[in-house]
Amino acid sequence: MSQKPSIPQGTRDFTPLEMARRRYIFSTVERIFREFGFQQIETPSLENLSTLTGKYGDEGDTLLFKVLNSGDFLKKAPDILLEEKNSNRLIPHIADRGLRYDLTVPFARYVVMHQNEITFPFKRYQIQPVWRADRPQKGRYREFYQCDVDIVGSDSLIYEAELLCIYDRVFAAFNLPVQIRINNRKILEGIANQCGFKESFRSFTVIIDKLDKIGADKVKEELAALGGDANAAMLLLEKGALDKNYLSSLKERMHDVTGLKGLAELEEMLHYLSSYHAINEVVFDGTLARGLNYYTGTIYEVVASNVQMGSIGGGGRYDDLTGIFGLKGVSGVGISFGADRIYDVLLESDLFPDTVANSTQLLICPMEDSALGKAFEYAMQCRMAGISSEVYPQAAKLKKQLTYANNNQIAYAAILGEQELAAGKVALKNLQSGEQEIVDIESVIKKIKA
RNA sequence: GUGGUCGUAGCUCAAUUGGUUAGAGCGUCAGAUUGUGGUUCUGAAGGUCGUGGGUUCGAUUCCCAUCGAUCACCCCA
Repeated sequence: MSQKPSIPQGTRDFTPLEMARRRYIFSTVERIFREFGFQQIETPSLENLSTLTGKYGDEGDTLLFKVLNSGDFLKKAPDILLEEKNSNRLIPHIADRGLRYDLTVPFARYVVMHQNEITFPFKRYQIQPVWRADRPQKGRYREFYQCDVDIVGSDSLIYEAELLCIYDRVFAAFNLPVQIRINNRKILEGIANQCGFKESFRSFTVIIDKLDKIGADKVKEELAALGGDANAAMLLLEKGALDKNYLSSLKERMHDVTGLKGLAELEEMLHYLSSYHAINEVVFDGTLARGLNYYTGTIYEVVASNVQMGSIGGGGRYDDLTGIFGLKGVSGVGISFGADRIYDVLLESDLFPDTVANSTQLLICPMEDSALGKAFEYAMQCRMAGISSEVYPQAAKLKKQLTYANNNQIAYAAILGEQELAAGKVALKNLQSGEQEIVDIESVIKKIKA
C-alpha cells in the first residue's frame, strides 16, 4: 500500500535552484556580519518550554510548537486535567519542550549559560530556522530562517548605529531598495506617560502600530477607548524624515523624563551616523512599536520599498532579557533578517543574479565502456586542478549525455571515444559556442581555467 | 484562532444550464540523426477530476464533510 506523500502545512522543499538562491542570501548576509566582527553560534531547534513561554506575549505562547514528552506521558498527567480536556492546562504536564520561536530568546539563554566563557561585549550572529504555529499566508511560513546579529554586554549606542549600517549594507548588496524605520520605545513610553496611557502601554503600542493600516481616525477612536488623551498623543506621533529639526520640535513638546531619554538616545545614534551616507531611506517613525515584549530602547523595522510584503527585518535594544534567566544588568541590542521574505521579495523584483547557480564546469562523456576508466581518471585530475567535473556514468548515446550537460548548465563536454582514447586526447566541446577541438587533458584544464 | 476564494496530466489552464471515450500548450520520454545538446519534425507515455460521503438513471459539474493551497483579519520575519 503506497500513500500519497505530503509535507506539513506551512513547510516547503527547496529545489537545487532555490537552494542556490537561498545560499546567495545567507552568504551575503554572513559576509557583512563578519565585516562587522560578529562570530557565529548555533543553538538547538528544541528548547525547554520554560525558556520560551512568556517571552513573546500571550499570542506568542499559543504560536509555539510544543513537543510531546517521550514515553507514556499521559500516565503522569493529573486525572482531573485529563477529564477537563483543557489543552492549555494539560500542556505543562505532557510537553516540556518546544521548537524555538525566534533566535533572540535562545541567545539570551545561551549568554546566561555561557557567561563565564564569554568576553563582553559579545557579538554573535546566528542563521537558523525558527517555527511558528501561525496560519500560513503570503510571506508567512511555519518554518522559516532568521539571520540574527546581536551584541550583549554593552549599552553603547555605537552598536545601534552599526546595526543600522548593517541593514543598509546588506540590502545595498542585494540591490533591493528598502525603507529602514527606527524609533525608540522610551519615546513611545514618554508619549504614553504624558498622555495618560501609562497603564495601558502595551495596548497603546499595538494600536499606534496599526496607523498605516487603519488610518488616523480609527487609531484615535481606539486610543480614546483606552481612556487617555488621544488627540495629544496623535500630535506627538509623527512619521517623518530623520532630521534634526523634527527631533528638536519633538523635544520641545516632550516633558516626560523617559521620553526625553529616548530622544537623547536617538540623537546620539544619529550623531554617530552623521559620517555614514546610507544608500537606503532611513526614517524616524513615531508609530513604529513592534509587538515583542522585551524591547526597551531603539527599535528597527525594514520594509521593501517597491514590493508589498510585511517587514523583512526587525530588531531593537533589550535591556534585561538575560535578567529573566538570572543574569542582571546585561543589555543587548540586535536585528534580524527574515530570509524567506527577502527571498520572496528578491524573486518578485527579479534581483537574483544569474550566476547564483554555479554548476559543474566539465562533463566527461565516455562513448565506449572501455573509456570509463580513463574518464574517471581524467575527472579526478580535473577536480584536483580545481575544476568541478562529472563523469557520465555509462557509455550512453552522446545525445543523451549532451542533453544531460545542457539541462545542468555544464559549460564544457569532453568526449572520450575510441579515437580519442587511442590518441590520448579528448574532444572538448564548448556547449555555449558549439566549438569543438581535439586536445589532451592538460590543455582541457588550462582552457577551462583561463 | 476567525472569515473569503480555489483544488482537473509534472507545470499553466480548458471541458457549452448534470450526459457516452476529460482536452490543449509547455515539459518528459522515444525516433528522424548507429559520435553531437540548446532549433525543427514525428510519435508515445502520463488523470482514482484533492479525499470521503450524499442527491441523481447518470456527477469533474449540485450538496455536506474533510484535507490542502491561497488571500484577508489577529499577530509577525
